[in-house]
Amino acid sequence: MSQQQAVLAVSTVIFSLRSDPTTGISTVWIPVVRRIREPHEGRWALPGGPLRVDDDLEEAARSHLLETTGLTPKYLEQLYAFGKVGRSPGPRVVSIVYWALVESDEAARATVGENVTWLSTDELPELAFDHNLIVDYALWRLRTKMEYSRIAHAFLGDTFTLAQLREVHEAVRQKPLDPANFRRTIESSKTVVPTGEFVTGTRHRPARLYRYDGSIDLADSGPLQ
Amino acid sequence: MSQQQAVLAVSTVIFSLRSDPTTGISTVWIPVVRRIREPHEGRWALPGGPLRVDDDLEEAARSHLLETTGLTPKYLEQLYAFGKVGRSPGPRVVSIVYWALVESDEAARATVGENVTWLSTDELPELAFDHNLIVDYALWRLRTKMEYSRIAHAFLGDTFTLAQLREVHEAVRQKPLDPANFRRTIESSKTVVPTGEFVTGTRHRPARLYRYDGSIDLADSGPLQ
DNA sequence: ACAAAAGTGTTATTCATACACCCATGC
DNA sequence: GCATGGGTGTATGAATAACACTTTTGT
Repeated sequence: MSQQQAVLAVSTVIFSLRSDPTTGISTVWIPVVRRIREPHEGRWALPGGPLRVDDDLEEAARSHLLETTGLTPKYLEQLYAFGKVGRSPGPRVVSIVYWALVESDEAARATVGENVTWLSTDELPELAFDHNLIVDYALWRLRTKMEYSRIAHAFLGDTFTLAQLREVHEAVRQKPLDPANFRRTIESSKTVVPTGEFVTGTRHRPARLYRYDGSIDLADSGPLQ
Repeated sequence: MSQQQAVLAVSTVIFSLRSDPTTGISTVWIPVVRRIREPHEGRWALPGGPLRVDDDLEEAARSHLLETTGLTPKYLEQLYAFGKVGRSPGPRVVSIVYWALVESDEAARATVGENVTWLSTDELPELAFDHNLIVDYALWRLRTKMEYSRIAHAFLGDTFTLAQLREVHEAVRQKPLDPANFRRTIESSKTVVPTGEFVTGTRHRPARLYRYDGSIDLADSGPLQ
């Protein structure tokens, strides 16, 4: 039943951090939508849909993100075009996939309806189509990019403590980092400036608040902007 | 005059090294094809064309590469999907672009006809569509990836001297490298094994020949293969 | 006082870089 | 012999990592 042209779709892997209510440890979560028709009816799938002919690709990713979560991403990047013949039953579909980071505080307040839920990437069920592969690849990119760029800030608000920034790295990279060395690494990177304020109310020494130096891009994408 | 669906195309940036006949310095070259119809008739463009509905994306990139140059790439990777509305006059076109590396010796023997030529990336003319941006981005990826992967081997034959391998790095990274340090870096990486043979006939000490350890991928692409 | 996390100091180790020098060949 | 690039040795400084220690708060 092949037709003349392949169908173009845009999907997005949206990452946010959530802390486990019992252990308090942050992990990576994604929103998914329930498929309300065949194929894969009932299964969870990445937010997305067919590309309208007048929409830019990134535009389309942004609007699907807004529609399903009510959120605006603090970081958005193209991931990959998945186009294997047979990856979807029926007509040929080529999906251009984006990945996005949203602020964790906002994500907690995000829309959750009958057909939208957040899942932990630690224990994903079987998703629709090849979406498990897509999420795995997006996670791999998130983890490798976390090591050499400054995307961690996209999970945080305007101001943050170094402990919070470290927590982001630990959640994504899945290993503890030495607080002392982490502090020095960040400080010497010059990407962060102290606000002069402190967080009080904790039962220990108040932590200094920092702000991200907005004149620096979160990641170097070369000639693309 | 927009139609219902965007048109899907696949193009490829094909890299090879050529040494300047006068200076003897290697630089990066790409093959381009002349457009024989509007839009941009007469301009040079990247090899590519519309995606046939039964072709896999990578498959399509491979066959365009074979058709225009008669070559098989030693490395092929998806670069990016370019889809900005208005990047091509007429119907909306989304191009999924691959980049490829071909062995330099073979490339010298590659097909060159009336409508195909090789251009130095050092002095590119104005290409059709947004292909200058695409080449710039591909070059950026090539250069950054050269620093942390082993793709340099894709430019070389089965056996090579460390001087040849170093020449590849120097050509792409556009700066001289210390032969002594380069040697140690490569040797400690364990990606290369001496064949036991030497290159004689030079007017200096014979250079040891090496072979790439085929059990290691040229680049780590994570969960994708 | 004590716990807990913020923040500083110190040292060992690995890695990058620069460069002096010896080796083996063709001429 | 000399020129040329192949190949080895070694010193220096920077980046990374491990961990002891001091500071400042709440209870």
